[in-house]
Amino acid sequence: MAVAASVSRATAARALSHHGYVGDETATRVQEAADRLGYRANRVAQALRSGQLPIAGFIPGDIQNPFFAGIAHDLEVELRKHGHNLLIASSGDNAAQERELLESLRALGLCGFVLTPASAASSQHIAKLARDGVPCVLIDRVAKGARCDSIVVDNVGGARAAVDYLVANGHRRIGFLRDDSQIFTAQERLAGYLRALTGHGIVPEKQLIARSRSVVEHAIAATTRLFRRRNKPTALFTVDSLMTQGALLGLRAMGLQVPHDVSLIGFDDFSLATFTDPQITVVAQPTAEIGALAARLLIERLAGDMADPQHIRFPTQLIVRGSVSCPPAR
Amino acid sequence: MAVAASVSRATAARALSHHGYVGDETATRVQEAADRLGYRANRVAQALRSGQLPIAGFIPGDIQNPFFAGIAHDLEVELRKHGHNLLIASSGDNAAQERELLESLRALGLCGFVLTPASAASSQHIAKLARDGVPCVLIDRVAKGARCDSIVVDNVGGARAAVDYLVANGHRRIGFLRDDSQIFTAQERLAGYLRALTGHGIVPEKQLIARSRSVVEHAIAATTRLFRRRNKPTALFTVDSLMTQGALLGLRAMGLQVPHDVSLIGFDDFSLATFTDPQITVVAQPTAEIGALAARLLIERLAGDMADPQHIRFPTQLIVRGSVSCPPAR
DNA sequence: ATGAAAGCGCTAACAT
DNA sequence: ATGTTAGCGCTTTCAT
Repeated sequence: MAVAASVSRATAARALSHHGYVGDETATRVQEAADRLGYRANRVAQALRSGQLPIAGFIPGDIQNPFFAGIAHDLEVELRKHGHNLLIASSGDNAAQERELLESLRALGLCGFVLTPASAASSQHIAKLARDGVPCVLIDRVAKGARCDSIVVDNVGGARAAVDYLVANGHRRIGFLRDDSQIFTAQERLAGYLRALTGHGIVPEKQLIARSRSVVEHAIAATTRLFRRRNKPTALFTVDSLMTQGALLGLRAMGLQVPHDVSLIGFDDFSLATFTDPQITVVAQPTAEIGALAARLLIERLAGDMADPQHIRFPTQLIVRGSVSCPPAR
Repeated sequence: MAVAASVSRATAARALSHHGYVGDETATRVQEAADRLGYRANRVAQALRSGQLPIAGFIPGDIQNPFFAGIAHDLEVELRKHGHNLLIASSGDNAAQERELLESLRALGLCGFVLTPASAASSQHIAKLARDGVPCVLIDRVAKGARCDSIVVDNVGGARAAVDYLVANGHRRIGFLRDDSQIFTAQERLAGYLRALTGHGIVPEKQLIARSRSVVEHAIAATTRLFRRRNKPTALFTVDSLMTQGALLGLRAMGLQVPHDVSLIGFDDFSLATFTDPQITVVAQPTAEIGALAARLLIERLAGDMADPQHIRFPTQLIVRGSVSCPPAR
């Protein structure tokens, strides 16, 4: 390539990267030669020199969850504008796998990460990442002790709003369907649920809280368990859209009608919610903003921004549809 | 690292990669030193030497489409077993963007690709990829002239089965909602639709075929246009799940009931289909097999398999639920 | 304004 | 069985 333009490799590199002094005429000559030959700098070689591949890593719990798929898309679009690509590796909400993934991807020289920590507690690996100066933004969940940017939503407030609304409709036995993991959001949402109940003078009951993996099939089983008991809840609050789906299916299988027999509110809006009859009342998150903002934060860090980590918390919004009514008379 | 084990860098490399002769004792010494120091080989440097990053590229139309998100997940799992990672870049079903993406990712040294060609016709870039010996498997759609493996489903047969079923239920004015692009699947599904109609002695009408981008909002508009005409169809066949969603929403907005006013069948099963009332009859694809198989084919190619390209076509299956009934009396 | 040379971290060929 | 050396393709001093 350099020889085609009859200049040294050094000059060619300067011309193409617009760095340092290059004569105008030389610059155009190099440019033309490059175009003619369809030359593209080997990014791996560049990465070896610079220590950084132009690839960011996204480590969500599960790319099949539409919430994460949407964010992945937005990240990708935004990063691409700045010449970066996106590598996606799902952790399955498993902290050990997350750590392993992170380690192997660091050896790959990725320039930064966007991740959804699988566990609020065991997050030394993330703290270390940040300590080593690898740009890293946490979304949806935070990790204790990691000095990095984070973007979350008001989980406590969202859960409270849901429970308040159920109580206002006369419910006092409100079930809570949460996922089984150490996930930060589930903990916060549980806190909001408990606080709201207490605020209304209702004593939380352990038997009304069901756990399952965040997988539709498991959520169905958990729902069934919850509603098989004699003193069943009159309403149910689910912590994410996969669990909401499971609950819907579980209730249907038991012949329980929403909202006639059971009222339902889910955390996280999802397309399915408006296709059911009745439509599902949900606590919505600003999904469209999270991915783009995360990308922007990451890009600023990549550009060398060393300011203190930013911790952003978006509000949530209760979207009232038709899945809540007054509890059935006894 | 090498010095910590007091061996040469070469020996260390041999010990860790289990290549060439290394004394047993030396091997363990190196291994220990590596563990102790938390040493991980720089994969970028390895890539520079070998010319290949251990990363495969997945270029779907849109990662937000659950069909592709599911495949992405399966690809990832399968590739990880063999030490490879997955980079995802959506083409937006735009052939130009796909070409650009492919070019920039090749410069990145990705070891292979799984892609869903945006256009059946303009696929020189894919043909070139294959010619240059880059392993590449096409899924969901094929690309003319590209010598690479492909995995598709029986689109013609699936569309026929849907139309046959509608005709068997007494429909003769059957609308077709397709996407606007050059996508191979839409063309095949259209062919199946037309052939089935002709087979039943029904003359296809151009006015019954609506086009829109494969985006819910656009599909709503297209549906509305189709059903505003005086002589509206009594049934509708949609070409993918996003269009099916759009159709559902469009019909609902017009106050048309499924299946009372309009019967509906969609291509591609999706979770929403069982949550609507009535549930939607669909042509299902073996989604769980496609990703895993694609990964396996890619891995074989990476291992040096030079055999002729394999072209695999999976059958589809009509899943009858409740969205089809006899056409309303005139 | 341009060229020469060194080196990023690794491994395969060759030498011992 | 192990060490030495060269070179993957690039960029960036440093010299001219």
